[in-house]
Amino acid sequence: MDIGIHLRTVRKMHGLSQRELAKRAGVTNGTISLIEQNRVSPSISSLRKVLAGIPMSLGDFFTTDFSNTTKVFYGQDELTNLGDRDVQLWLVAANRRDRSLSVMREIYAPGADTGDEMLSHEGEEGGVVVRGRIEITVGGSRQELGPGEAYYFDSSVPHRFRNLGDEACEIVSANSPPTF
Amino acid sequence: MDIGIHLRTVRKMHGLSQRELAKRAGVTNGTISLIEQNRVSPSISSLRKVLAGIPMSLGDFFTTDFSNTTKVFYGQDELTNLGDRDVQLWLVAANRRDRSLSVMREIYAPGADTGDEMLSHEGEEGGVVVRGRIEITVGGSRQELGPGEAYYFDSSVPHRFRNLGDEACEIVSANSPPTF
DNA sequence: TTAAACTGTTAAATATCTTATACAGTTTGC
DNA sequence: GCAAACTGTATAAGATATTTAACAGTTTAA
Repeated sequence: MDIGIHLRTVRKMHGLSQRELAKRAGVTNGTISLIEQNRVSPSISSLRKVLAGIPMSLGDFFTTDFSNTTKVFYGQDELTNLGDRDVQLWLVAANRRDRSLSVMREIYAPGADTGDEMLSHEGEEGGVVVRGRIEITVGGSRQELGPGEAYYFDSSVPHRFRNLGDEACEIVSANSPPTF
Repeated sequence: MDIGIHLRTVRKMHGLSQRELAKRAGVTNGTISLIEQNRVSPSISSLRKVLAGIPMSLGDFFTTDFSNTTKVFYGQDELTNLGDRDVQLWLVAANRRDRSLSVMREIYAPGADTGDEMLSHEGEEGGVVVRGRIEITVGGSRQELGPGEAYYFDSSVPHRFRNLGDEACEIVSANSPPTF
């Protein structure tokens, strides 16, 4: 395993610059630059600090495989979990490089909310509600969707997802270019 | 996680001295001593070398938990695999410290052989064949056992296990004091 | 076009880790 | 008892990693 390239991949998957990660991790940006170039072999303590800034455990770091494969089918356990407690987020084919699409399985716990600092990013995204209900706000429009209903919008328009019910809501979504 | 104590535990679980591991790993015994005392935080490259001498991957090292717990029940996936391709070996309660017993589930592939350099170690051991057949040689005695049959002997007497059939053989065994 | 804020890289100084070597204690076998 | 072979530890010298500080290129917004 190539530590440097792997760290670079992990960092970029989380949308962080070397300096931003360095600040969160409590190391200097130069350290991260040197590690990613494999010009040094970091000490466990500093790699641990760096990963804490992502955040990711050493175990996850050394067991996650982003190497490009020709894998086509993925079991539930083979999806990469990127979310938190309230919003679970499984990325399909996370290991594949240069994807043009991020396809995700998302589960919003009751009360889950992506926040009132509305999301906004490059590209377009769409999805279908599989289970439960979810309130989606896109720009000035707001709508509550249920199973079988769907959405599609320009990601640069500020948007927000909220589960107002008391049942988990499952969505299958996709965006391009890939957020992750 | 305490890297030093963890490495020491892993090393001892595999019955290696600091010097023996150092030789296999291509580092000096002093390095291992310092790491185990947490007086240094090893570089990834040297930790990788050290683990290669065990052998164990960085991923396994950082995901294996030997911390003492009060765990009582273990699923199949919660057993610690210590064997190789031919002789699979799952240790029960590997995480528990100061066990007085090693209980194991072992599966011998067809043709598997613990080798003609007969095993010999401190303590006593016994087991029951669960599936398949296995030839066991203990000292001057040799016997082929099948399902429901069992063995028990003094581990210091040289012994050998061979699966002569073309079906895998599964054994549940125990030894004391613990080999692992 | 420009400045400001960002991106990643680099060289020298500093801090840390690894080795070489020695030490003291324990175990093994005669 | 004794020597030989082992155990883990400690220290100074050498090798390597990390920081500091500067550099050049890109992006953003006025």
